Amino acid sequence: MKILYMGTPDFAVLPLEKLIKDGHEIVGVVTREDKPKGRGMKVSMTPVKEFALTQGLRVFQPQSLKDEAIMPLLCELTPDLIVVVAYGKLLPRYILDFPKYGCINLHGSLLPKYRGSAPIQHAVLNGDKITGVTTMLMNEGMDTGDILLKKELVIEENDTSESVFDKLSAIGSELLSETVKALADGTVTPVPQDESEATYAPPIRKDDAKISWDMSSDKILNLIRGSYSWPIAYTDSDIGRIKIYEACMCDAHGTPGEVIGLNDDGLCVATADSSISIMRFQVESGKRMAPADYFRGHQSIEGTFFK
RNA sequence: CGCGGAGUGGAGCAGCCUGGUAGCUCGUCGGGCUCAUAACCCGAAGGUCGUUGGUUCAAAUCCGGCCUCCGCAA
Repeated sequence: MKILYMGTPDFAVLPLEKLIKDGHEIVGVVTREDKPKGRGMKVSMTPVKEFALTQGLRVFQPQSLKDEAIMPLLCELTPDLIVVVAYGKLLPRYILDFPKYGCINLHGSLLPKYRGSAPIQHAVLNGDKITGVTTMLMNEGMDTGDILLKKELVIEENDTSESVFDKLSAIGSELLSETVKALADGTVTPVPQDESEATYAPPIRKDDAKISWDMSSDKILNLIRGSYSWPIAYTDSDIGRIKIYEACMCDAHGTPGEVIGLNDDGLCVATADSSISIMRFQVESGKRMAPADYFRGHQSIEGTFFK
């Protein structure tokens, strides 16, 4: 099948690789524009572009899809199917209608739950035990198309957004592969989503990762797991802003935000209902390390407050 | 040229401003104390001070280039 692939981040790399392995002809890859980013504002390619180039695929980076901007491109490539995985833009009608088999999307949640751009993080942030991937036939709304196939994934206690990303990317690739095959064989029936069950997962902002110590330990641990590996949960303290990479439950008590002290697990800090032990953290300009290591060379902050 | 911080035995840091014997806490190894110990006491090993040029009688320290890591901002 002649496929036009549209995707941008890491999550979309494995699915593309799978389609290639399945023997489909990838007539082109559409990805977001290169942008300056990171320290030094260096211009960098999207992960999908980087991979596509190693495969010798044609890469397109239109600024906009509106006003039939890529109509000439579609006419040239004549894809039978357009596959969209975390591309980052809604597709206008003229694109949706173009391919014989339509446009399908791989989404990182069990739709209609968590429509939108950050489904995986929200599942972890909310402490969900189950999530999954869904393929659907796209329409003009945001993840509102008819569902084709789904696959579930159990979120483990020690999973982070990053680890769930990796797992969903892998099983999503399989699901996408099956979906394309089923579409070609005509063995799948699109099922409309139950609108009453729909929830949304808006983009994560950096501010969302700030810890409020008057939350319960559970919620704070979910925030830490869900914010890994971006943007990373943080708190402000007497020694500057601290990023918290890993923490666990602790049963000491104190005023919320109070630094109780070092224990076997790490640095214990009081929460609303108990406390958590920070196992790995990072202060500004410092390396990521265990609190016990850090405090070998720095003054104790026992008794101070995180805020 | 977006702003800023950092690189010193295995780990975390001090020393740099005001050049002149390599320092602290921990770990490691050996010994001692102890019923015993992650505790305590004694001792030891381990560092071309990121790299490269320069200034100087003398550079971890002052000056320039480069490499690597990190915070902010995007």
